[in-house]
Amino acid sequence: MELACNLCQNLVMDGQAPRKTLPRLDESLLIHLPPFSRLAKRQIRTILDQATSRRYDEGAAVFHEGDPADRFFMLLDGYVRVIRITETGEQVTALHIPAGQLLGFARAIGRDTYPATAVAATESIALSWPTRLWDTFLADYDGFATETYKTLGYRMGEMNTRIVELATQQVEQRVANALLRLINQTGRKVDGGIEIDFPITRQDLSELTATTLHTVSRLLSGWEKRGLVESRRKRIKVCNPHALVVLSQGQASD
Amino acid sequence: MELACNLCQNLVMDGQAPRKTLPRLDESLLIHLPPFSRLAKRQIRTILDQATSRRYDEGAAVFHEGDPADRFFMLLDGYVRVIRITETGEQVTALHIPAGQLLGFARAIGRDTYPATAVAATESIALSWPTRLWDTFLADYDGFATETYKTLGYRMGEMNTRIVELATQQVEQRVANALLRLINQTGRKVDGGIEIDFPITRQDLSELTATTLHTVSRLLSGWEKRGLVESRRKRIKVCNPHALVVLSQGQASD
DNA sequence: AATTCTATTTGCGCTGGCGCAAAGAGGTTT
DNA sequence: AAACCTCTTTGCGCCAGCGCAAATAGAATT
Repeated sequence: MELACNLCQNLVMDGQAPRKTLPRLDESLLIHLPPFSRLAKRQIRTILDQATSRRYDEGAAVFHEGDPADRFFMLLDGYVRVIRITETGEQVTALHIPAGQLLGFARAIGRDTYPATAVAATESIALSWPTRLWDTFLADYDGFATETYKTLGYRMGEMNTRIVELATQQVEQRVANALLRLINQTGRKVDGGIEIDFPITRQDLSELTATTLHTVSRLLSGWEKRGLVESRRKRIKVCNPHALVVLSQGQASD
Repeated sequence: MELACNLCQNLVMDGQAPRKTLPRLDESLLIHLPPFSRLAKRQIRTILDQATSRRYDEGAAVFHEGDPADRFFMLLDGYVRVIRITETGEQVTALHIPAGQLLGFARAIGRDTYPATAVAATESIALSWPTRLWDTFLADYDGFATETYKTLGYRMGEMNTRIVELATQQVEQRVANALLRLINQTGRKVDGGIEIDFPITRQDLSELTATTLHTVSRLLSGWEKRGLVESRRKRIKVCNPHALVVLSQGQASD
């Protein structure tokens, strides 16, 4: 289920400018992605011709909470972090979205502004379409509706899980769970373990688990001493997922 | 936006048996509810003829997490609490649903089991239909899709808010917020304030705010001394909403 | 009226994890 | 290579709020 990234090559070459439609978007960009997989080549062509593609630097916002939801997106490469910011300026990360998923489809849930801010967790590429096309997509493209609502359901499940975790678990369990979820969803097998596929700081992890960067740092240090994880600056590798599972569920193993 | 409860009278008379379709469901039951409000009388008739109505005692489950989602529901009267139960047996309340809303429409988000358990917070009445009719409703009834997805969006917003609250606020603020939300959504004006329209214990409130019944009790006692609320067994009345708003957002006064 | 059950209140001690502070360490720019 | 910046680590003290325990108070049942 990996994205053929060489397809994106020409997009990446585009450089940092927020550029509009490119010479030629290849149909194979979309053909394997669930929302579009049932469509004929001609339909894909139409869809691509209406799309705008753009590259986002690490940390760049794809859209902002509260902005009018005038476009919806398909993430082609990279990872996006969905965050909310409180009145007091604290950030809370709601979700990570991997390549191959739709995002910013506020329209699907009857909203006309984005409910949260989306930030590229790593250099990313996304296609986008004007929101007015949303209903067309839904009506005209077989399987599109079903798939997007599945995505919606999945994200609701994720949110629910986070609520339950925040409500019932200790910090150590929450961080362990977050780490496990990250390697499941965005993990990359490397020598000696599984590494999170994008740069992630202690601060980021703390925003994902409702704690402080200090506590996350202490936990990771402890785990590293016990050989559960290895970490460098902005990189975390899980060496012993099973031990983490134990931590995430049960009592502290000491 | 109140439900004409006399319409339900004959249903209530039905007693406690889990009964099937009743002699005659009146069309005015649905005509004013958003998902159906655009429909012709004949359509409503068809919908009602396919519906099963049932009364739920306080505390009775409408459906259980994990069960096959073979029916979807419209709450006609009462309130339903949506809860999840952790492996360790703790309950977490996700949401309260007031009369007039759909629930259990797992199908809409591509699921075939219920993602949570729904329990009647007070004696309640709901219509239900077999899930296989869902797609028919969506396709045939104008405005139905839009409305249900609005509901979905609203609930996602609620969940998001809870996540942010749990992640960033102190217990006192969370309880104040929960109380405010409850009186906004399900409040009933009574002498000297606004009362939550269904029986709710300290325990319930603690499951809604991720704390313990003890802490909730202490907070309510304190607030009662200061005249912000009045409470009896299973009943809470908010006398000074504004002061609660202050508590819910800012620093503890005093 | 007595019993039982559920809901609420309150006291007290303990601790997980936050806040503060300061020092290291790895990267990047000049 | 020096200066700067961001990220990480670690120590220490404190306190919000939990856990435990026990008393009280309404409702419901007998």
